[in-house]
Amino acid sequence: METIVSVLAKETGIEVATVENLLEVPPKPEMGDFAFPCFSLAKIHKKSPLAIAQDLAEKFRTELPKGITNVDFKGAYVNFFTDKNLLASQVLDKVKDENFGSLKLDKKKVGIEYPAPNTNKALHIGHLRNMAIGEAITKMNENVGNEVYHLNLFNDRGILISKSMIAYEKYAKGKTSESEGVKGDKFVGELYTRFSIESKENPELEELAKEKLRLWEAGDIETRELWAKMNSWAYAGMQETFDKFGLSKIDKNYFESEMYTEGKEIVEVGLAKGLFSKKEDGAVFIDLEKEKLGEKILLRSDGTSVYMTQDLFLAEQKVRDFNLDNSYYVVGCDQEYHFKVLFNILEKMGLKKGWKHLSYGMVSLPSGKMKSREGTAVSADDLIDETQELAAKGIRERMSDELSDEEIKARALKIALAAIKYTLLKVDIHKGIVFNPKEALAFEGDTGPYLLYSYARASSIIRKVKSEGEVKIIDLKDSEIKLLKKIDSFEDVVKRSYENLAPNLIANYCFELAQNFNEFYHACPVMGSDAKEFRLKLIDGFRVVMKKGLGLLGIDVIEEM
RNA sequence: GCUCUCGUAACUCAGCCUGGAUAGAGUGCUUCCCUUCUAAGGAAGAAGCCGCAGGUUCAAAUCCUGCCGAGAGCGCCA
Repeated sequence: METIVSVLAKETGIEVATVENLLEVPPKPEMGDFAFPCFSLAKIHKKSPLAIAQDLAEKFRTELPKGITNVDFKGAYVNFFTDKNLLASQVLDKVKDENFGSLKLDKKKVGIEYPAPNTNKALHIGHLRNMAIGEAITKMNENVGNEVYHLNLFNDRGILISKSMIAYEKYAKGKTSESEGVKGDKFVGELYTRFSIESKENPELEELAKEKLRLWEAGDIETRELWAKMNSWAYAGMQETFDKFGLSKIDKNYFESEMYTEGKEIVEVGLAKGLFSKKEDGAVFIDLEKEKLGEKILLRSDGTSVYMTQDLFLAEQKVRDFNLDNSYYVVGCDQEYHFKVLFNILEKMGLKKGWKHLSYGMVSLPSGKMKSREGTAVSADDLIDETQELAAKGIRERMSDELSDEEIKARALKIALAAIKYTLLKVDIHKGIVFNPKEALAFEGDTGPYLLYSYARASSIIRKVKSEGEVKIIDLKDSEIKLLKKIDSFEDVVKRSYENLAPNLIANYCFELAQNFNEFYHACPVMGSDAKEFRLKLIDGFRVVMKKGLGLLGIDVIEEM
């Protein structure tokens, strides 16, 4: 490719970098492997771009550049055909390395905050999207050389958990998560929902909750004990879900209860620097009118800190704890304003880091918005369990050998998680997702299981067909060339998805890769073929890339399904 | 009212960053393919004012402006 670029540059008088930029891939492979558009030359040469294309094509055809087997023109494009055997041997060479696709692009310390749940309710599908994104971004960062710290914040205090506490005292006193045989976070979450329902009839409950919060803040022993107990149930339950989902190790948990009074020193510094101002009643605020963000309160008139103050504190704390270069937050798009203000203040305070809010669209249901308050949120556990059961049913219907229940369950879980994670990651993270259970539970077409299936088929061939003899590349078929080109483009996708922090690019790539493989699978039998050795190597290459790609999405492959 | 995000086939979405050749998938629908490596698969077909209107350009789904529609946000809540 390098040679053709320089030859083109010399021939057209355009700079090498510009030529590289202009080159593109034709819409159909039979048109060529890459093309040079001549529109921009028309003005310079005062000739029609079509004529220029023709001239160039003829010139190149008389003396074919290295690695080029044919040159043609169509409209204003000069189309080049590359040597496919050369491509094949280059690709096989690349994928020999198990680390194909791991790039050394950066060397930063990156902190990623997710999933940061509230402890008053069980995890729902919104959290699953959060975790899927967090995991993918983590893997993508590690893959290019960054050191990633997984940071989590438990929103473990405030009016919400106080409501659950009131409901506990009123309707569940003496019961425990264990005694009821209910998963801890679910147990607490149901109390929260109960509170919301009951308080509609009995508005005085709201007052009780506020009183509970005051008692908590005053350090009332009984209140603190109940609070600690309920949170411990929530943590235990959530940890179970984290583990099942495959959440990577959390390097540090932060607790809102331990920092809700913090951040005042930062406010003092900001005041001294003249960044913040004081109102008549003593409240401190920052004027962000210029940035179109309005006025933001940082300290209440009674001197207590607000959410923003705490987050300023936590932001600095995290940077201190891990010496971070970049600090990312995986949080829903409903917090965009908050993070804009937060980062703006941090920058003004002189803390210039790679702050980023990885803002994702809300997950809603066909029936509308999910509300934990009304108990309409799709439970993360239920979704995983149901999908797993469905996958297990599929395995039982298909399996040829006897499998232990344990093996079936383990495979079914991987298939279920692939289905769920892929559904959540294949869409642009900014877009809202309408979660349709029927589609999420589908295992055919553009789904996670389709990807796993392709991989398992490839593995099956490797298991069954023995390699013997030399690799010979002869007479490549279209489906083989397509697959080779797709594999060859993997590193570009890895790079682009990292630069844009867009996991969906990898997800889409994996799907196309699987499609290309399945086409090849049907068109090119391995057993008994003259190209057997080459195809085995190609299949191996496909497996390396698919495994790597799915790994970046936090999805495990399985060898059989 | 203001700010941000989104609007592509009946449905769900790629493509937009970095403008180029007849706009791609999946689902659903109509056919066909399991005596060779897993049919959770493959092949073929029907299905598009790329929200609308302007602008920039040799060239716009892609860039810019306005409008319409959907979602989110605009607390001394978290």
